[in-house]
Amino acid sequence: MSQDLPVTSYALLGLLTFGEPLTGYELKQRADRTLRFYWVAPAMSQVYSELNRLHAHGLVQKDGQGRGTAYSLTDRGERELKRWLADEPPGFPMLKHPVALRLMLSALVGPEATEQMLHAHLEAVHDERAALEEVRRSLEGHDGPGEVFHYPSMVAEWGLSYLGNEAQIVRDLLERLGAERPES
Amino acid sequence: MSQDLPVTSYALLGLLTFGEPLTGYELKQRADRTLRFYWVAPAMSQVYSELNRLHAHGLVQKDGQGRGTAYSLTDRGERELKRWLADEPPGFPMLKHPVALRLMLSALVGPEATEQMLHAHLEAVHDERAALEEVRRSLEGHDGPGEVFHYPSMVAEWGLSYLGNEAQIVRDLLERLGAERPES
DNA sequence: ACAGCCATGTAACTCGTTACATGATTAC
DNA sequence: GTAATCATGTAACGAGTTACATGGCTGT
Repeated sequence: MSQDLPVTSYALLGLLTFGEPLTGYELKQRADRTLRFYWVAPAMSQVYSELNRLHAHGLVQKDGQGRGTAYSLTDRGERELKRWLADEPPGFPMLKHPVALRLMLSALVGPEATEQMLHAHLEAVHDERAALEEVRRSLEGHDGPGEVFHYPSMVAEWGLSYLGNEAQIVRDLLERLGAERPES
Repeated sequence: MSQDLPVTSYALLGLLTFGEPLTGYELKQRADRTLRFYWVAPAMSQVYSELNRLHAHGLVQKDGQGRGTAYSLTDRGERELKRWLADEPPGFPMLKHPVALRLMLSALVGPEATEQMLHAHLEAVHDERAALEEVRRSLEGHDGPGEVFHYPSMVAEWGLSYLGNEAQIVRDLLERLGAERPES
């Protein structure tokens, strides 16, 4: 029946399984706040077109009252989401790491520029970590076994672990680069 | 002058800065072997079209003898690569993690399926790690300061650290899930 | 001789982005 | 009243994928 949709569609559909119906605008905010750490933050325009597609497939319904059009899962949507989770193999994570890419080429720019880049990255990692820690805190109180945010809290911790490790390895690399520098 | 190319173009261009000229086919192999760990493994057809574009921009030249057409950096290409490294800010890494995404939705499938997924992921991480360790080993002997693979070896270690941490956090999550399960 | 790898592309398509456009509501 | 935020789209484009097509060379 319904051909497999892109993963991002299921991701957005999944965001509708928590709590109340959301407008496209709110859904975008959720994605920016949480989904972006382990998937993507789709553009506003894509959120709306995905919602239209999900609606065309009967996976979401428009709950039309209030400010704007709020969307919620249909029974069909929930079934399809479960089917997808059960049937489709996840595949391996994909990391697009522009800093690592540039580090590979650092011979072309020299150690000073490299260290500067790594310092800047380290700061960015800290900021990102702070943002995710706030998300993690916001889930407290509903993160016990059987509660709504049980699994989401695990995902948040996964992300925190990733960012913590990222900070650590960058610090290690910086130390190593510093040690290699000739005394001046 | 030359508008900024996509990052993947510079990544492929960068692979040509090590050692001898490469054919499109060989370049694809390099990308599959190394670049895929922190950027992407572009499709065969994309490698060829990127090479054509780079050639059209005068950033690579065809070294036509031997089996097939080998490509190497031009002076212009090296200058452009350096310019790009110096001028364009790297941006933050993007992680697309289908396992984390599914973990977020695990309430829909229950703990058994979740544990199974995490076990499978853990194995995949081990395989990936083994592949990257082999790459790391292949760089030994040329990874000292000032040598060709100095920076690439750092990138490999970065990746190994990432995969090691990934394995650890998944083991922790599995333990946590196991502890939550009612005695049966 | 046949399988498998080396080698190079074209065509069709989809995902996702940026830019553009519009208007309503809310806060100050 | 005017700026910011809420709200929803369309259009054009580009990056990257899969499927298709072709042919030479190599080992057995």
